[in-house]
Amino acid sequence: MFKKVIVAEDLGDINLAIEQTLKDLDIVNFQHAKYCDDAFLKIRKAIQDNEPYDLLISDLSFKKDHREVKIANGDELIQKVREIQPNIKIIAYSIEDKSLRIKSLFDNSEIDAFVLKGRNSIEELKKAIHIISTSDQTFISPEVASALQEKSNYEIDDTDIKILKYLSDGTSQDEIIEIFKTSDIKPNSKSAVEKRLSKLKDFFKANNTVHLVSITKDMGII
Amino acid sequence: MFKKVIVAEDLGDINLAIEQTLKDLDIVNFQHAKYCDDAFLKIRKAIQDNEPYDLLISDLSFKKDHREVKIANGDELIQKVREIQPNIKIIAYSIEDKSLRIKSLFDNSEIDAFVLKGRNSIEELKKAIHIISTSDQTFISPEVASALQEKSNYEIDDTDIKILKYLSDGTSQDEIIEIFKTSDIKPNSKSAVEKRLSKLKDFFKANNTVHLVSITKDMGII
DNA sequence: TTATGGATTATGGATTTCCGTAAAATACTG
DNA sequence: CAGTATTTTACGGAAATCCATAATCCATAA
Repeated sequence: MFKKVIVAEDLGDINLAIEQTLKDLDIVNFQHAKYCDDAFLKIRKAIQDNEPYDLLISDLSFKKDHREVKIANGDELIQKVREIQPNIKIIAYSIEDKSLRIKSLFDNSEIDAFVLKGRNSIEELKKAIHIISTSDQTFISPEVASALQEKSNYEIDDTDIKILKYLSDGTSQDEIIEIFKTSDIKPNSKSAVEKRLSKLKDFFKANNTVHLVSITKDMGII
Repeated sequence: MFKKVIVAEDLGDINLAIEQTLKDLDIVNFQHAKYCDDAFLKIRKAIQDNEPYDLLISDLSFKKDHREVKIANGDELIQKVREIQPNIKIIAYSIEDKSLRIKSLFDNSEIDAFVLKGRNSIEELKKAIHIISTSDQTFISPEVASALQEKSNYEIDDTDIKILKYLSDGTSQDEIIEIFKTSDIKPNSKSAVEKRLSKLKDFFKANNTVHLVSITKDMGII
């Protein structure tokens, strides 16, 4: 079982519940961080002190408030923690149920478990902790398990997402092309952007651009 | 202080925290409901038994699962509870920070308090309970207090929202006009719809239709 | 070098959206 | 009822997009 745990979670209520859960599991050496930045600093310090954490439980979305932060969400935190401590076990604990995001966490950040916050998620969290503490298996909440089976969206790259973001931001296609040209992004011709848009519409089964942006927003891609 | 309280909240974690909060306030007679339907039935039964609740604390968004439900979210629950028990005090406890929705809760459902879930919301919840138990004042979390000052968006009516929803659903303007004509919705000419869209774009400072849908989605209007 | 295939870019026309103006219908007022 | 104001509808040209095809570039291999 884990000896030293850190929880990154902004909601006070949920921190309370996680605290209780960890106590139930006889884990007494744990700390909270209500901001990603704080969590990262603590993890880095623990490494330097040669007393690293062996488990990170992290939420994905964090409320913005007056405080200025470097790491704005759990995805980034997880990514950065993986870099400085590759062997730490990571549980993402979130209400997020968009399959693309979940899949990306397993694929890109190699999280060990994804627990979906819900009516009985405390039990699931316990289960996840058990499984990943005793083996190298991964755990995922059954409601979203299908996310991992999704056929990979290899067709969508960074430029596509950039285009989608600009579009949802009110930029016209012509303006996007201009921006791409001035900032030296590779495909920057009118027809190249049009072709990509056409592919995206095809991929997401969107009738038109408005629909496309609406769908990708819903999916949490942009 | 309140004698009998019901909490409508699906997340197990938060239920745990609210439970603790109520105990801290020496409120021992309280019940949870993880579904809006259950909450409504309990409230109705309590009225029939002549032992009505005097406080409802309700979340706004509830996860969908296998179970089929009549009341899908907290907004509807609050509305229906107000109808059958006008004198009950209601606290909306939610992570929702869209000012339009919050304003609508105060205006249309006459909630007594809105507490924004956040890093220290437990304390705010206690404060809200105190204030509304001893007076007819309302309470709103300071982070979103500005929501009540928002100038009313009188310009946006039901038809506008319908148009926006159709648009985000991939329907073209021409198709929308067809739909309006076949279902006898008042303004159903090409130019009428165009004018409305133009007004909406003006109102929301949107550059184009894609932008407009993106903005209104973010605001929670559609 | 030349040929080949893939990716990028260019072109042009069909369709849709955008936006202003004007006509028609409706409501409101004295 | 006439006259004015407001809303709804009609029209048309400009702009943007959609979409198919053709031309160009470029790396690799014969």
